[in-house]
Amino acid sequence: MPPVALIAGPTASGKSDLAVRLALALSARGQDAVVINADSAQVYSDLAVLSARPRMDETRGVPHRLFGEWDGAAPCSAADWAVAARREVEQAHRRQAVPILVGGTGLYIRTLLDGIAPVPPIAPAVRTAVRALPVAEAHAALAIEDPERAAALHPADSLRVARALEVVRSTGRPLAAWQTERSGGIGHVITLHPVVLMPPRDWLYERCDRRFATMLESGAIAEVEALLARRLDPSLPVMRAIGVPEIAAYLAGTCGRDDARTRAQQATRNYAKRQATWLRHQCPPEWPRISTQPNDLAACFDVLFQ
RNA sequence: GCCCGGGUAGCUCAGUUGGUAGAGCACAUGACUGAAAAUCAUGGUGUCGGCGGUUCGAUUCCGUCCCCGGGCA
Repeated sequence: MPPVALIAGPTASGKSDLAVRLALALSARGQDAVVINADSAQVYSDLAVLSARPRMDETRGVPHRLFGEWDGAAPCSAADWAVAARREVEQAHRRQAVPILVGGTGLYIRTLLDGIAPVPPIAPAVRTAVRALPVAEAHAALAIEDPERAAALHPADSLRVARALEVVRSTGRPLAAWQTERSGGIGHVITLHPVVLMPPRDWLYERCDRRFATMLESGAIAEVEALLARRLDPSLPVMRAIGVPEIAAYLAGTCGRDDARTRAQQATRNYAKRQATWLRHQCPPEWPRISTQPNDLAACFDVLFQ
């Protein structure tokens, strides 16, 4: 069975291009490969430009999977993605092809490899009720219903507080009980060749800025117009993707184009920083880190091919 | 030239009835188990425009100069 390659890195680090070049290098050796997306925004069909999804000409004939396969109206959870990714990996292996996972969403990758607590789906009514609560109230409720988790979480951490609360309420078991178990991971049945891109901060930030400016010139505005026309729930992940709120504000006349650009560039840089922190500390220490600029690919190839 | 307003952190600004200062953002660091491009936490940021004066002590009061707005000529 072929190994699984993994290229993890922050946004704008050049990982998609690296994945294609790796696939081409493999095929030159007579080895087929498939690029599988591990990015939580590139998953949505509504976000081609803004998520920097590889264009047809950039894929250079290499098969790409899980890009733009979710409709923006249907949120894709880490577990949802992992189920699909697992299927793609199996399918590639059936054809003796090397799956190349590329992405910056650490939680997705971790879920695929290590599995996740088998919490059943939350009752929609419970979810709606819990998410409507102000954080303070939700935390107070959690302190009663799941004191252990409440103590572990910062009271202002709205999302985690809500998650913990909806889990106890919907399943009758605290999150920690569920988390003693993990299911669905494929890490133990595959041979993983991972690489973590950790480019210099200055270089990365500059690329973040340049990238968003280019998006604005390449249809990002029309993309947001089309998305807004769908009138989706603003709390949906597609609606919160970097650049969507900023361009929406510009279209609404709330801010100027330059202002929107500056704010989205800022958001991109902040995001890149968070990803870098996640990847540095959450990825297993034995995964090789490449801190040279990914333009120089030799080091990455060495690690991935070894 | 005159009048008014302003010059405090990288940015936008608050403040000190005289005891050398603080918010947001940026930045840095970190957390992360099912919407993660999310959600949070922690932490420095400084000749308080320059020079004089008064004072035990001035970023604060006074004088003067410089710079930036706006107005009048």
